[in-house]
Amino acid sequence: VRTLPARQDIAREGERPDACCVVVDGWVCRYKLLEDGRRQIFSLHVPGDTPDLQSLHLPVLDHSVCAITPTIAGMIPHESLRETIRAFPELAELLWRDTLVDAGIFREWMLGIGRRSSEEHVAHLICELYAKLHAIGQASSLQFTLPITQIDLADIIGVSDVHANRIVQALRRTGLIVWEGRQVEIKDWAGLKRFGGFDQTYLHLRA
Amino acid sequence: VRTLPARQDIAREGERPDACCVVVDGWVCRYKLLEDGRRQIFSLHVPGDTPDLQSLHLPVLDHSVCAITPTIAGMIPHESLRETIRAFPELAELLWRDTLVDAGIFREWMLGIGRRSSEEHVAHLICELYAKLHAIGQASSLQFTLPITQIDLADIIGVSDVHANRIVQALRRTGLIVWEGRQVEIKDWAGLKRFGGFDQTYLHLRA
DNA sequence: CGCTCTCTTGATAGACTTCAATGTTAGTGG
DNA sequence: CCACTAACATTGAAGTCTATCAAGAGAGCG
Repeated sequence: VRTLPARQDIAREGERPDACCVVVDGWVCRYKLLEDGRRQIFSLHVPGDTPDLQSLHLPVLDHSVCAITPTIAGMIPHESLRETIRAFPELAELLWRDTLVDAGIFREWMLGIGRRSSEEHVAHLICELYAKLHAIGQASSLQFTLPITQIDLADIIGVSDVHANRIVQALRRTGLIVWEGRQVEIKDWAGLKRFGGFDQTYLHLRA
Repeated sequence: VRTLPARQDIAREGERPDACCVVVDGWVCRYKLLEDGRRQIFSLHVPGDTPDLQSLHLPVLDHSVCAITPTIAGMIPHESLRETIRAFPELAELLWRDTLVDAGIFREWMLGIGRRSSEEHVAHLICELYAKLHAIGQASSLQFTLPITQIDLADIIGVSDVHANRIVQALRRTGLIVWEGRQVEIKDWAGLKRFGGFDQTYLHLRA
């Protein structure tokens, strides 16, 4: 188990990890950088997620993993994981499925970055996070804690931080959400879903 | 085995396929649509690729698969695939790995859509396709056939078709590539890689 | 208290979309 | 062989979206 302060990398692009991490507490993201510092975040992870399962089969990490909040991460050595899979072969299928859902979310995010307007994209993101948190019992009554800065948000939706701020303000003005500090409250779930074009099929949640 | 004309869907979002497809001949893409018709393409596939392996574990398809050129596709029933995996358990790991590389390419494309300039993005795409085709012996001497229209290109990089045309023209003017009709020739591989910020680590090619 | 990080605002420049029109090419049927 | 059509590529102009630069306000922290 590793305890990390906010904004600290858990693993870096180019490394050859010998363990997968499980988020025990806190929020984690994965990102890539361009040479001049431009950053794209392509996933957010909450407790229970395994952000870098792929390192089990892809030796070199092609992206970085970073703690957004102070985080407790469980590190599972690849060797233990492989042993456990040998003992319980059904587990491999579950883990494989987990990485497939991960990829499904990537696809939806590509659609968001490439084809949704910035406002639709943020609305969609809020819907996605609420749906995920709700599914694991971490959110109810249409509100949740979203511990990312507007700079993080900008790097998620692929715009500048100044513009991200204006998008958030525009969304507030719609009245669909209240987003103050690190708290988000959805005022009109049906309206937000319609506005963001949200359909949770791609999350592949099971009953 | 199915034979498909160009522009025909092989599978559609929302379906529950009972087979995975292998591209035998032709080019295939995967995409998602928004309600108003905006389209995002998030992968291109060449012969030998298995574009929808994930359907083995995710029953409902969250995107569509489409033939770009006239295509021959091998359909492998999930049941046969599962049997084969039971007989040769090492196969599961290889297929899993394949889906992980797929996701790695998604990540790189997200970086491209979100953070690269359009010109860098197209240059990067050319590098990626050449690297992939070269790795499977489908391209040599820095040229290859790229059977996509500029409309497809626009839906890959997330811009309008008019703008995609202007980006291609700008790229031609750099002299790094010659792209006429369906033929692409890389005139300066090192220069194109530098311009597009291409580093093939994310393709996870093995010697 | 001073520092840093984040959020916010305004102004200006640049990137990109949209609309509209035209050129080009390949295929189709007479 | 030619007229006709459809798909694709290209161009220009106008307008919208987004980035960049610059500055200031507020909150948290040592």
